Amino acid sequence: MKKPKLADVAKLAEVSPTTVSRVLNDRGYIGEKTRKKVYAAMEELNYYPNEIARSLFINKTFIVGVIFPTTSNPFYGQLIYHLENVCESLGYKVLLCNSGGREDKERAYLEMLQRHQVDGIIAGAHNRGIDLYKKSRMPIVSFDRILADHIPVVSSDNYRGGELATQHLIDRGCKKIIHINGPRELETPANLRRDAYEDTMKKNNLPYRTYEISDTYLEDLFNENLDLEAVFASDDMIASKVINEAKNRGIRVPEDLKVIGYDGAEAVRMLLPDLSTIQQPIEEIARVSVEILMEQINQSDNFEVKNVTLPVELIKGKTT
Amino acid sequence: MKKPKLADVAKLAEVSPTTVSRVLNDRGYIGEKTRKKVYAAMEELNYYPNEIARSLFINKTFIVGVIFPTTSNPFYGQLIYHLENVCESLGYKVLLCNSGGREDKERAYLEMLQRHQVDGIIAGAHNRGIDLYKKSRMPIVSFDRILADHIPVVSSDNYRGGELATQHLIDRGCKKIIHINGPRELETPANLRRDAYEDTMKKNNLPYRTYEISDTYLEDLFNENLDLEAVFASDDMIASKVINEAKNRGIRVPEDLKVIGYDGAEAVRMLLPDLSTIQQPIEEIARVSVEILMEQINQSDNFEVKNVTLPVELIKGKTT
DNA sequence: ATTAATATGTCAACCGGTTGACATATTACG
DNA sequence: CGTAATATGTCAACCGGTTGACATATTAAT
Repeated sequence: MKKPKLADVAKLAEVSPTTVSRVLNDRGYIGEKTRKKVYAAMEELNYYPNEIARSLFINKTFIVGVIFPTTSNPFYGQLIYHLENVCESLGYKVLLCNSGGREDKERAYLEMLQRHQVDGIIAGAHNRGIDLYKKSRMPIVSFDRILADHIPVVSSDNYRGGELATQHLIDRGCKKIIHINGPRELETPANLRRDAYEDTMKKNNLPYRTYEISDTYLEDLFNENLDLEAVFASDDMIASKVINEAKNRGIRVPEDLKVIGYDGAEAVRMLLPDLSTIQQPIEEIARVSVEILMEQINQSDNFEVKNVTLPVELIKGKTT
Repeated sequence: MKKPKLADVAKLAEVSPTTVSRVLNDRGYIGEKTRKKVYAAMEELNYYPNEIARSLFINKTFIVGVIFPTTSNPFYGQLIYHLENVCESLGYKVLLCNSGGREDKERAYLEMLQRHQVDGIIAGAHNRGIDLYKKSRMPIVSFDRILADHIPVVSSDNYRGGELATQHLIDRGCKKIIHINGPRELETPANLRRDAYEDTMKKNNLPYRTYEISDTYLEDLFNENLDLEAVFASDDMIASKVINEAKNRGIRVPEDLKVIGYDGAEAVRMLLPDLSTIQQPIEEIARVSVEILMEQINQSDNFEVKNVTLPVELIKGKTT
């Protein structure tokens, strides 16, 4: 029993295929009784118009590809949730791509999305070496990653966030403050968090030191800094690890060690309500990203690249 | 400058469209030099075959629709991550649908997925009242929800999980143990957690009481049970809330109150490594779900419905 | 009664590949 | 050298809707 097609509906409703199409798309003149007959036939046959056929003809899929490391991470999970929500409200669907931080996967996804004729892409995963981003004439918006000159970047105010976090720790009386961040090589605005940390420390005549994520950064951090007073972690997961390691070593938080994280995803705030953090406006990021993508999609000719930076907020918890 | 099509490639490579198609699909005889010429032309034109056109013809999209409440929740986030991974490894793409627990959205998504000719659906959101699931002849696999007779259900061993959790608390010497769960109306295997809790308490001649999620369940729980010794929460987020509320009330965990959760998502384990919980085999759930879906897709004729229950594991943390 | 608006039908081209039938040319092998 | 295998081309139908052109019929307004 094959899927019913438009012609089947037409036959059952005793009208022409054109009329059915007219009903479906609400164009031209349609009489009330005809419309009803058609709908009744669709109902009876359990008919769903084939979007694929439609997409082929109108040369538009109303699909947006979304590439991020993983939905497993609460921050990305929430961001993707909102992205999907905003897209849905505009009649767009989301093709989900978890790159898992692997460049080869990201490249494969990018190619897949092109083949699949998505109308646009929102990416916030890798960056380097993916020349496809540069070659592509596809509407793209990037989150927190510089992909190419012609690709707009949406991010929250990473510099300000770094500043807020660092200054907050200093205000709390800390002098020996360490920062933990991802590898510098990634050309991401998130490096600004690090710059802000270092600048702020310099400005206050304090020594600074940034640890990059590695297999042993946690032990190194504690072993090499016995006089440690505070840690500014570049995300909440890391902050949580620091706190746990401290606990294991009998170091009290916040009495002996103050810790502040970054991101402030809903789930994390629920699980660790005490954690001080810099909250990114996740929903806003999603909204703006889709907005800019839509501008590109709808007027690909006179679209001018604009980067957007959204404000962050310091959440003073009990870990600082 | 429009997208290049197969015919453009053919022209540039000086071969016939049929030959290009042959190269693309590796059918029939193709000479080495021709193949190279064609690939070179594709490269030069930056050509990507139009999957939409292909899908239309072969009547298959290699897309799987995935409907869950939200990627924002670490458990679903991780589950979806793995689902996407498994699908990708089989050449399938994932259309993401966040129902947000709203039945109307779920219904709309279901319809959208049909229109979009997805090859199958994996759903773990609502259940009642969505007759579309029943009417649909589409390959579907459900996670933890009974949708219809002909739809296979994958879940972890909820009864065993409830048993493990409850017994663990009893073993720890608790007598006054409360359970918190979602509304009973949902016909989900997760109700088995509740049944197991109640059965186990009965078996041990202990009083039992289940709180259903509401606006005030947390306060009620503490106010109505001053002699409370332990809580078995039906997921880790709730467990975390209980722990925090306890802290706010000056109740020590685990000394005064023991708490065990449910799910054991990676992110949660990282953020709350001390939390005792029942760990669901998330990756395994994803693998099996996709596996069963593929069986349906590939042999929709003689497919027999089978429900699968996967083992859970008790994680003894420091909150019990 | 005439004209205009409304309602529906027929037909064919098109979106961009895929596929089978069939023809033809080149190469390889016994 | 002849036959078979290999290589490529032409052509047309098809997947399931969409759309414009055009024809015709019914209804409404003047």
